[in-house]
Amino acid sequence: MKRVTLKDVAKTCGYSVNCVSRALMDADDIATTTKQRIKQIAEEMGYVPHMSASILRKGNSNRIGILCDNLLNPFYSVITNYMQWRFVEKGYTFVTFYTTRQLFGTDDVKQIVASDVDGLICFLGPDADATAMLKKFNLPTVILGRKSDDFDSVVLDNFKGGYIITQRLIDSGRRNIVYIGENNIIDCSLDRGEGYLKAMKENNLTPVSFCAYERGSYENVVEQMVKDNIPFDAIFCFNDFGAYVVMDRLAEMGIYDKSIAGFDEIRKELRFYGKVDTVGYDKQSFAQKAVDMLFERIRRSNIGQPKMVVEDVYLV
Amino acid sequence: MKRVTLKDVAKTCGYSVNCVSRALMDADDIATTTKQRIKQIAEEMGYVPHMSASILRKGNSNRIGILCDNLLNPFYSVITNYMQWRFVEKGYTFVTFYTTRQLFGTDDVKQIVASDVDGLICFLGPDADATAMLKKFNLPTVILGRKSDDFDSVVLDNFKGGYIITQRLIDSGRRNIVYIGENNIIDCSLDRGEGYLKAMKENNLTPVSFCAYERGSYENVVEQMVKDNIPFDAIFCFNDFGAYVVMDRLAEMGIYDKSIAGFDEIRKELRFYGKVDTVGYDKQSFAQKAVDMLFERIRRSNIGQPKMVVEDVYLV
DNA sequence: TTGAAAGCGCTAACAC
DNA sequence: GTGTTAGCGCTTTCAA
Repeated sequence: MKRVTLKDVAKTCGYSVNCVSRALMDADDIATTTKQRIKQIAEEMGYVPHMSASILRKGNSNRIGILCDNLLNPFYSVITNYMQWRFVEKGYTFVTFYTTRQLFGTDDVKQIVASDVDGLICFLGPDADATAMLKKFNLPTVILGRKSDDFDSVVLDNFKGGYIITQRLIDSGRRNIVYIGENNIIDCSLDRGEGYLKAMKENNLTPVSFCAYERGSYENVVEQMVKDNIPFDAIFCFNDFGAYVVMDRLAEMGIYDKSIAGFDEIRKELRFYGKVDTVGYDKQSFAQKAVDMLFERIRRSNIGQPKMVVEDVYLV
Repeated sequence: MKRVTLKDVAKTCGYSVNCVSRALMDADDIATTTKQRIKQIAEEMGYVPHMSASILRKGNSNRIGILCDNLLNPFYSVITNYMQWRFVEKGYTFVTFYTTRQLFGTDDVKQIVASDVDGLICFLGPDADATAMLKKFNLPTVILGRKSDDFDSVVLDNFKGGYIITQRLIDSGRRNIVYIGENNIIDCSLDRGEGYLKAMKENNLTPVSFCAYERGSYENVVEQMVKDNIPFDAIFCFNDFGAYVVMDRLAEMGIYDKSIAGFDEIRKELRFYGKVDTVGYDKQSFAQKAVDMLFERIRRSNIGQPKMVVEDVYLV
């Protein structure tokens, strides 16, 4: 892995290292002809800049970290993909980090900070220590999809989403509607459950909720429900992935007469077989808001309190 | 974004920068008590190493690049996820790069090289210029899932896969079987088609093939087939994603009596609704072989010709 | 067992 | 317009 450096280019074209550097950066105080010559020679020699050296010297990397808790969740790929467009526009790159926790910790923060990112977008929230550490480093951070008191965040109107999808199930004649949440920690799962609860109560129906994380998986919940003879004619799941799993497991058991609902309208980006009722939102806008908030923080890092913006949701 | 450096730590604990560096690296020529003290102080001060500085000095990054052509394809996430375990074991991290081309080019290579990766794993092949450039840089490279004359590669037995899945469809009584390939460039799509062809010919059946890329999408192909009254009772698609799209589109048109087959057994890692006949393989082993080949190249970069290893496939 | 000094490749400040 | 110099934070000699 041998690489050409500015020094090498400088030597062969007879200019100083500095001059070559400035020429390749298109500085205005270098003669146009010189620039052209230097650029051509650099190209011919196969010069590629050492980012690490540049980062070290400049003190910033034009690189954003994205932290998620599951590389396999296509939801993250979808949102990341929307964010990516915006990053490219602004001349940034991104690196994906991955943690196995429910809330990320100081070791995650250390790894991210060590990588010299200029900012961080998180699909999950920090624990107390990580929060303190991030604040100490003053690393521009945006939490995506989770409420936060400590950092900027972009969230969905989860309560509304839970409410309207439940209302739809009720309107279509369902009465025994079960909510399967993701876990009992993250606010988005709880809020969707609250919306569900409100709709059920307003219609004098008895709410029944389960938690996929507690029971191990959506499959387990469904199996247990059937085993325990819990009456249900519809299931509202935390998200579409849960909904598809539930629908699939029910099909395996020969049960086809239930309404299944989810959240995220994931079929808009990833086409699967089968349809579920779902709650949608403008993912492009959702992603863009997060990126723009982050860039605002990067631009002026010492400004004000954390902001929270809400992306609207609608029935699909 | 203010950070603590070795110098800062050195100052507060009274040792030299060098000594602190070595202590934090657990060098054996530093007194155990000194190490403990230094480590504790570094921790208290919130020291996090600057990777860029370390990379610049050491000349290597313990970082692998992964290049794909579509952030949304969950297949890449699945394989990346398997590779990730191995990377962690070996003390490496990875960065994902993304190109919009069918074959990656020199600009992709430049971006990757600039990022100081120690090696590269590609889900797609290089064009001629990129091949030359990679060779010039002598960057350890493994191509995953595509044949290569120029670099190490790990491929599936695509011919066999196409053959056995077609044979299964025939055995189950299907006669008018259509193959929908991804495109006419990549060898894996062509090889699966060859396997399909062989099975059809052996059974004196008439092969009919389409290309999703040419027609824009799998959906388009299906629509066209129906519109043109092309007789078919089964469709073998390049992969499971194609198969699910086809099944879904057919369902939308009220057609449920066709056999749909794919490739990759993607339901093993990502559970969707609905089942398709498919060709499986040990993805863990597939991913691991690629990573291990890459590490072998990194360890001894000047050894021999490119190797190609084949991962076996089986019916699911 | 520890410290001093050099230098990785780059860019910013300043001199010419 | 171009060159000189310094230094980002780290690790690797080499010396003490």
